[in-house]
Amino acid sequence: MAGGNEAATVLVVEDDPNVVELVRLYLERDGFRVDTAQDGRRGLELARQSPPQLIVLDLMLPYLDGREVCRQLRRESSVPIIMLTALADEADRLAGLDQGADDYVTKPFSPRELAARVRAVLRRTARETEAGGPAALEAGPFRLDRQQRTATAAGAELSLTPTEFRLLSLFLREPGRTFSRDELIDRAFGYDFDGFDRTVDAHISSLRRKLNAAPDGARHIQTVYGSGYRFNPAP
Amino acid sequence: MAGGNEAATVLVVEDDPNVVELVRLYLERDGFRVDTAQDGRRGLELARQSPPQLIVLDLMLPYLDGREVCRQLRRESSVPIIMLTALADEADRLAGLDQGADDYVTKPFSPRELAARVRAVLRRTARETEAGGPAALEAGPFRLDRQQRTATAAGAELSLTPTEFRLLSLFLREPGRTFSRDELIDRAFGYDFDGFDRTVDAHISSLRRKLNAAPDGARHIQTVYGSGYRFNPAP
DNA sequence: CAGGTTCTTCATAATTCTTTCAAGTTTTCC
DNA sequence: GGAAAACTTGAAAGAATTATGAAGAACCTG
Repeated sequence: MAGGNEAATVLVVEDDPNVVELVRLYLERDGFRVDTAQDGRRGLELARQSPPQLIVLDLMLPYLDGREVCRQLRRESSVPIIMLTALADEADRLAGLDQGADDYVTKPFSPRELAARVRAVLRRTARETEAGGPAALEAGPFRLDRQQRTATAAGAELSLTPTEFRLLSLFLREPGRTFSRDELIDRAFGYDFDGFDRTVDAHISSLRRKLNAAPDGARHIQTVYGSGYRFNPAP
Repeated sequence: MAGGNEAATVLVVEDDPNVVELVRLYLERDGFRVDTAQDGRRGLELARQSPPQLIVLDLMLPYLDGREVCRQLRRESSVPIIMLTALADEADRLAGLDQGADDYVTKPFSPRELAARVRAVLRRTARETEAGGPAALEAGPFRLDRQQRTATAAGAELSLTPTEFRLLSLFLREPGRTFSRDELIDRAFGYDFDGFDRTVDAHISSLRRKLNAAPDGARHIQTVYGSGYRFNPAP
């Protein structure tokens, strides 16, 4: 619960400019930085490029439905999402939460209420993040910041694909532990991965190439014949 | 490992025939055998008579609530359960998991997603089941962690092959006990091993070489002439 | 839609492990 | 002591597992 010394960024994805401005007004007055996007596609882009601490997401959006945006985001991150919609319909509500939204506000809403919910959700997730895996990991020469999605080896930046990043993240969380391929699949490739074992090898192979090329990065990922792979901080 | 060796049976307990058929379609296409029950009582019966590898369980059921079914099942077995429900409420979700469900899918759900979760849960539970007994063993200077798949002698890491690892694991579980070759074959080689006794000797030999080379590791594995081998924590 | 990146799969090569064999060595027991 | 039975271990064939480059599919981005 460290005080919010840094200005948290909230991304507002909403097509009605009036609503956007109203929301911006209140959130900024609360000390948040506010990014905006007018449609689902752009929202998704922005969320990927400069990950906000929270997203306010309209359900009805041009190009890409809010529900779909939510679903996609959930695949790649656990950023908190508050859904915004004119439909107070139960079905919509369910659909929204089902897709993984953290909270839900119906239009017309009072901007003060929305601001309050944003604060509430951030408080909640701040707690959970602290309890769950830490945002920053370190082992051997590697450092990895899951918040910023950056990884470095002895200070030098590593350019990793999303899967490689998740793999390294797993390894750093439990150095020395051997992970079976099944386990890696479950925890680094989405639960809906339906492919086969050798795919893991391919990703490990390219992750290795990148690590080996990095300063002090050589031979950290070891093969455990018949079992899987493990990360060794000091090979 | 993820290879579909045996057709696993999934029991679907759900009162809506449409949902049942949809689920059956997808699961069968994934190579599962599917049993079904329309109400909680029947579901419980079926689960007892012909235990499935996994149960998909609706929360709202005639006669016997899904929650109750889950609780009862948990008393008598650890079969994986995926809960299915219209209520996306956080409290309900927690209650479901609390009752011992392994995963949770809210309606309306995509059948593909359900199938994916079934696969994921089965992968996960297969992993956990596969090794009985405690995860970490210790005797004499040796320590062996089956979870991490690491073995050490007086702190120094041992690099063991899968068979050697299983052998040492066996020995450490019952120090001082003499194992016959037949027993070692049954428990450390596949049950379908049909080779001959000298093979055991060869593995013991190379395991010995590694242990003897380790600090404080010498002469722990002793030959019991005419009977087999035994592990002596303090030779 | 084009251009780029990432993911998955496949084929082949390389590596590691298991089993067998055979030539010694040790143990048992008369 | 000597013979038979049991064990040890290095070497080699054979099996299994892993490494990796390349091709194409899928996906993202502008």
